[in-house]
Amino acid sequence: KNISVHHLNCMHNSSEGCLEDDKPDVMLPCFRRNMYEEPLALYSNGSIISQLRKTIHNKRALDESLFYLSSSTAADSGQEDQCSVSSKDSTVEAQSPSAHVATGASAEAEHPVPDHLQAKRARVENIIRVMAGSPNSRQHGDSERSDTDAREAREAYRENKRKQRLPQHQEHSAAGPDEECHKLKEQLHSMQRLLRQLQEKFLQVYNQEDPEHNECGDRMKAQSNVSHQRESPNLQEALKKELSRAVNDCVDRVFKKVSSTGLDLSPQQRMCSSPEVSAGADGKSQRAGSTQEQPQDQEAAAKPRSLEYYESSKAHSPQDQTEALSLVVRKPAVAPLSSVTPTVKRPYPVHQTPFQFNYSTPLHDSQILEHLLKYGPHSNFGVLPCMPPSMDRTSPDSVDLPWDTIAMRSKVTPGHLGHHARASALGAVTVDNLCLPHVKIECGELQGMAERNPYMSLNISFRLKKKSHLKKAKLMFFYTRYPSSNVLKTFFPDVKFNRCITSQLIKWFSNFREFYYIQMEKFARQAIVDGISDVKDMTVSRDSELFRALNMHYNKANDFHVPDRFLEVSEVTLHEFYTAISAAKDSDPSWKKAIYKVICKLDSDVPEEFKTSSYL
DNA sequence: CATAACCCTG
DNA sequence: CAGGGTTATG
Repeated sequence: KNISVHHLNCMHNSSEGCLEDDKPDVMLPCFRRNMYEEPLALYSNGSIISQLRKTIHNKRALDESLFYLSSSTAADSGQEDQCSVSSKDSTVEAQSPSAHVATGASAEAEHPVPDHLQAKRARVENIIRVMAGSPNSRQHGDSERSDTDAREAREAYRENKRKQRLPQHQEHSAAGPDEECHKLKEQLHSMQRLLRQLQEKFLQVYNQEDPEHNECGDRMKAQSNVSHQRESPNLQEALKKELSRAVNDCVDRVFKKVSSTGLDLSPQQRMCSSPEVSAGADGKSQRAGSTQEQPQDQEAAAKPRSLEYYESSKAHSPQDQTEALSLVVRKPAVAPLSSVTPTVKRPYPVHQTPFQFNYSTPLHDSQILEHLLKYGPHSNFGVLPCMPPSMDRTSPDSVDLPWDTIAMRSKVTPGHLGHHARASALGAVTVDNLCLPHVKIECGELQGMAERNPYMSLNISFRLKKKSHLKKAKLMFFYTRYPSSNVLKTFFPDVKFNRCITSQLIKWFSNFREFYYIQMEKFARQAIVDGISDVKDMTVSRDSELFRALNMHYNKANDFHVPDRFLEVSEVTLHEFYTAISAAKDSDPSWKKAIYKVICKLDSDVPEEFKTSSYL
C-alpha cells in the first residue's frame, strides 16, 4: 500500500501536475483498456485464490496509480486492511463472472470436449458476457460508434485475457461444463435474491413516498430559491426506475439466455424474473417519466444537482442557522449545527433506509449488485468511456464528472444497525465496513445514477477537477475562509491528497481571501469617501453591492443559498477595514494582518453535505 | 534547505 | 486564478 501510494504521488508530481482539467480526455487509451480488462481477466475462487491474490496484488501495486482504486490513503488504510482480503477478491470476482468460462476453457486441453458441448459452452460464455454488460449486446440500440468501440474493446480484452491467463492455465483445469452450469445457477439464485431485496426496498420506498414527497416539496419551495428545484421530487422515481430497470434487464437477459442454452430452470427461478419490479417502478414513475423519458444524459447530469441544492438549502434553513450563530461564538459552539444534527440532513428519509442485504452471503449478492450498478441496464457501458463524452453531454456541468475512473462505494447502512438516525449520526456506514469491493465504474450515466443513489457515494478520480472542485471550494468559502488542510481533506474525499493537491487547494482559498479582502477594503474606503461616519451604518445584506460582488465571485451561478453567517462575517470584515482605515492604520505595511487575525476566527464549520457531494 | 503564507503581476 | 518572487518558520 505504501508503495502504491508513493507511486501515486510520484505520478502526480512528475507527469500530471496536481490539477486536472475537467476535460474528460485525460484518460489514456491504455488506461481505459486496463480498467476494462483487468477485472475481467482475473477471476478465481477456491484454492487458487491466494496465488491469484498475490498476482493481483502485485499488479495492483503497479497499476493503482492508473486505477485510482479505492481511497487507499494512509489514513483509512487501517479500515481498509480489515477488509482488504475479501475486498480484493470480491472485486475481482464481482466484476467478472465471465471468467468462470475461463475455468472451462482450459479443461479441453486435457479432455477434448465434444462438439455439442463446445457449442453449448460458447453459448454460455456469451450469456455471461452479456450479463457482465459486455459490449456485445446491442439491445439498446447502440450507435455505430459505440459498436465499433465495443468490438475493439472486446477484442483487446480477449487478446489480453488470453495472455494473462496463460501462466495460470493449470489452475483452471479442474472445472468443466457441468461446473459452469452449476455456477450459472448459483449466480441466478443470487440475482433472484438480490432482486427480491430490491423489490422489497422499492416497495418500502413507494409506500412512504407520497406523504414524504409533498412535504419535502413544500419545504423545499419555502427554503430554496433555486429555480430548478422542482426537479427534486422526481429524483427518487428516476433512481428507482433506473435501478429496477438495471435489475430487470440483467435478470431478464440471464433468464433468456440461459434458457436458450437449454439449461433447465425451475419454474420458481423463472418466476422471480422482473415483472413486478418493472411494473412497480415504471408504473409509479409514469408521471415523471414523460418528462425525463428522453435525454437520459441530461437527466443524469441535472438531477443530482437539484438534489444537492435541495439538501444544502435545507440544511441551511433559517431556523437552523440564524439563531444558533453569532459572530462571537467560537467554532465549537457552531459545530453542532452542521455536524451533529442528524435529523435535518436528508430531505428524503428514505434515502437512509438501508438495503437489507442478506448478510449470510454478502459477497455474492453484493457482487451482483455492483455488477448491476457497474454495467447497468445498458450493456454497452463497458465501452462508453472510449468515446468522446462531450458529444453526449449537453449539460455543462456534466462534463465535470462522467468519464473518470471512479471507485464507487455503496453507502449501505447495515441492516442490523436499524435506526437511520443512528447511522447518519455516525456519518453513514460505508460499504467498506461490509467488506464489499471497491468497484470501478466508468460511465457517466452510471455515475449520474450513482449520484442519485442515496446508498452510494462516489470517489471520483482522486484528482482535482478544476471546474467542479473549484466551484465547491468557492462555496465552501462561504463557511470557512481559512480551512485547515484537514478540513480540505475531509471535504474533498474524492481527491487523493498529496502535497501538490493540498497546496493547490490552499492556494485557491488564498486567492479567494485575496479577492474577499480587496473587496472589503474597497467598500470600506468607499464608505469613508461617502462620508459614512458610523460603522453601524454599514451593513451587508443580500442586496448590498458588496454582497453582490462577492456572490458573483464565489457563486456565479447564483444557485447556492449563501448562509447568513457569511453576511455577518462580511459585515464584521467591512467594519474592521473601516475602523482600521479610519484610524489611519493602513499606513502600517502590515495593517491588514490584524484584520486577518480577527476574521480567521469567524470560520464556521462546513456543512456535512459538502462531504458527500463531490460537487455542488 | 523546505514549506507555506504572502504579495504582486499577467 | 496561476506563476513567480519574497518572507517567515523551522
